[in-house]
Amino acid sequence: MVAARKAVLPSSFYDRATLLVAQELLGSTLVHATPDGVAAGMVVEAEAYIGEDDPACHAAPGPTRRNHLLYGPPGVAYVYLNYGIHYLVNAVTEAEGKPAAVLIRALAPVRGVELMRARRAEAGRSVTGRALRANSAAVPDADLCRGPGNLTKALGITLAQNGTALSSNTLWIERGSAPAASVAWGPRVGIRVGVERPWRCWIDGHPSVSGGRRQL
DNA sequence: CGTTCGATGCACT
DNA sequence: GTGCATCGAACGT
Repeated sequence: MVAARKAVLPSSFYDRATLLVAQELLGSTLVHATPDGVAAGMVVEAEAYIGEDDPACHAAPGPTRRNHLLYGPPGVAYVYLNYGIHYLVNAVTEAEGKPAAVLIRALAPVRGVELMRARRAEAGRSVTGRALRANSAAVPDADLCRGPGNLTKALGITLAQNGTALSSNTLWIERGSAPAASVAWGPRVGIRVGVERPWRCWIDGHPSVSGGRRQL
């Protein structure tokens, strides 16, 4: 069974100003097809990381082995492991040679909810390493892909997808849109530098938006 | 309610 | 050796 691939965003979509790409990704659908099945979610929260001048961007130190994909052609997935625990997925934007990307921070589950639930429950241990509670049934659907680490786990995205074109047969994004009136912008969350740049956007009031932990 | 803090692996200095 | 674009359990009000 092959998933229907309708209106897949082409690489030219990403070859534009990163803030514009971030906003237009809201309402689109990220799809990951694996042998286990298809899981998909609508983007409801994203953050822009733009250039070596952005202290929070991975390109801030200049080109390295880790971040070189940011300098490459737009429309590919940049995945990396942070805190040794969570994978984060970005869409590389802007022309080749200009390092920038959009971090996908939260999705609203669209397809493969049971698969997402199974993936969230697996990997055994809780994050703290303590014994598992028998609570795995309690996660609401809206929370399955809430947060950048959670969504990669729910979709089964790992370093194996690093560098994959976002118009590939296994990983892609389908065009969609969010009502302009529902889009909100504010400071990025979860970072220690570059907090002053209001480069995070989300669908206001959507239950799957993470919003980060510490609001102020 | 609120805030703190441990787990965890890899890139980088 | 240090520091993260995180998460959620475990505390303290």
